[in-house]
Amino acid sequence: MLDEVRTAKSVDQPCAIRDVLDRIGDQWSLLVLATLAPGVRRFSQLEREIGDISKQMLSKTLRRLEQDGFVAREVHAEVPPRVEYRLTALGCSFLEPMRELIRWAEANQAAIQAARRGAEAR
Amino acid sequence: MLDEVRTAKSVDQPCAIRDVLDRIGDQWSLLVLATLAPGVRRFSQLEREIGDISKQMLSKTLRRLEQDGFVAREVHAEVPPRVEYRLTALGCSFLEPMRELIRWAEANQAAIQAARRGAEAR
DNA sequence: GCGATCTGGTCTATGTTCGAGACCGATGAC
DNA sequence: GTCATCGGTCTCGAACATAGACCAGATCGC
Repeated sequence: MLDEVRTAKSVDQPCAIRDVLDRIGDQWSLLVLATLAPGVRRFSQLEREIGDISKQMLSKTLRRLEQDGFVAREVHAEVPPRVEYRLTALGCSFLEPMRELIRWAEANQAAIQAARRGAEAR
Repeated sequence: MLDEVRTAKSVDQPCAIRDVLDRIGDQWSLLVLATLAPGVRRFSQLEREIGDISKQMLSKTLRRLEQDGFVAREVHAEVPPRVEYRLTALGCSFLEPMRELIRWAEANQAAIQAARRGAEAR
């Protein structure tokens, strides 16, 4: 399977994981998805909960996630405006394998930090 | 568990998955790891197999992966120089949950592309 | 001897992306 | 009148990525 990660350049069908990671593998996408996991959120709510994301990146990230079908955006014509974001079925299903990765990250965080400390000591 | 992704900003211990994704979630790291999965590779071999990575980014990516303990680097004092890279145990174990994600990506690629086409049609 | 070639990088110039923060328009609270 | 709320967009400088030139040191063909 990993072969497909490597050999996709010559194939018509672009490599799935490269494609997926190009989108969600950035600084913010995963964080936004995780923040949406518990339920519906408004724009400024996401902004506050994530904390260190700029409006611009939040906006851009949400739009990309929406385009890729991970989140749904619902605008209520009110003043002040109310815009709600929620995970789609695709978005939810994505979080399943992601949870595995998070579990791995938590289990191996210490090892990584140890390696990092060892590297800088060297 | 996903809560920890969101609430880590206030915690002393940095959020594991944010930390991990900051490192391997970039354009190239996963690709390098996948290319190293079958076994030992030399620098220029990685360059050729990946194809569209610049030497600079390959160099930088490998150094970071080495610092984090995902790959091991072995220099042979020969001329021309020979430098070999291989996955460490940590690197191998990381590929396990990653495989899940790749599987998901392959299974849902069509859905994502459909969403994307739908979005641009709109 | 003389140049070309191989290797694993680094350096530089250029282009792309990112974050901080100003700004917007309509409305309600004071 | 004035300020805050909301979901963004715009602009600016800074950070980062990319392509490609360049390097040393030995070996090869001639």
